[in-house]
Amino acid sequence: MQIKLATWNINSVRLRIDQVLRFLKEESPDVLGLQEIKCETHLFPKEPFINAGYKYIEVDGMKGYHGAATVSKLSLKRLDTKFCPLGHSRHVSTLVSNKNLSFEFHNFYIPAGGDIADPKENEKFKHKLDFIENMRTYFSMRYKKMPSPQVLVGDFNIAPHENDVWNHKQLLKVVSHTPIEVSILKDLQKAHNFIDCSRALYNDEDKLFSWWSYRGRNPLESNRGRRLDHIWVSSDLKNAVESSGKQGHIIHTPCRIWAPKPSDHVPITQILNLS
DNA sequence: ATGGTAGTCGCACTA
Repeated sequence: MQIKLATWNINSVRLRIDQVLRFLKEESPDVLGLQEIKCETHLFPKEPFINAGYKYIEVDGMKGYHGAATVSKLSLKRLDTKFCPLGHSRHVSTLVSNKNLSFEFHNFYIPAGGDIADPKENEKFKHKLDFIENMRTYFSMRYKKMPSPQVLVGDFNIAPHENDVWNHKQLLKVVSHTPIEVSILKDLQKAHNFIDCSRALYNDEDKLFSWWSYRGRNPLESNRGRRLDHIWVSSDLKNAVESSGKQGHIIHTPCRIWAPKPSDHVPITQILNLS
């Protein structure tokens, strides 16, 4: 059997509900992690998702900023997690299951980290590093107790690889691609042998972007993008990812210009081939 | 080197 996962930083779920519904109709993922929903939990527009077949909904929202939500065709059970040192709404952890399978789906919106890549000078950058450190601690604990398959998705706000940015040299000092945050993200990845699906399925030489700034007129033509959005899986899902092949992993680039007011991020989908 | 845009709690903040 196949499971289709998706992640998308939507930058206001209420403003772009029609775009989300269109994406769900066209791609039919089983589980979708949304970030930057920008609404309080009780204001999340549940009805349109339920009507589209996504009746399992878990939301972590706050006023104005941030926020994450996971919507699913398969049953979701909320897991009690805490990653954000400041208590922001930035993650939803769930156990996804049906009669044949179960896996954990962790949906993250890692802090962007401000402009200065120094935790002593910039508390937002410190917050970003601390958030990732909390992720590492959590998965250390979790792995000892419960070796169920894990999926980590979301806007990680880090482009770890040289070809995850349009110009490696020029972005080395730009938060999202600085050595210190890349190294901390890689520590988390290595500590648990998480597989970064985009890089597992594409060549290192391929430029891969999931985000293009709003500050610029023709984002896809100038193509100054970064790969800030990720789908990671635990090593027990390695074969499920690799056997689905390159066509099983899609970065939906056209969504950056498919509608008058798009998100600055595009969705990513990943098929798990569990047969 | 700077500034550019977008969204919300809209004249300030986050990204």
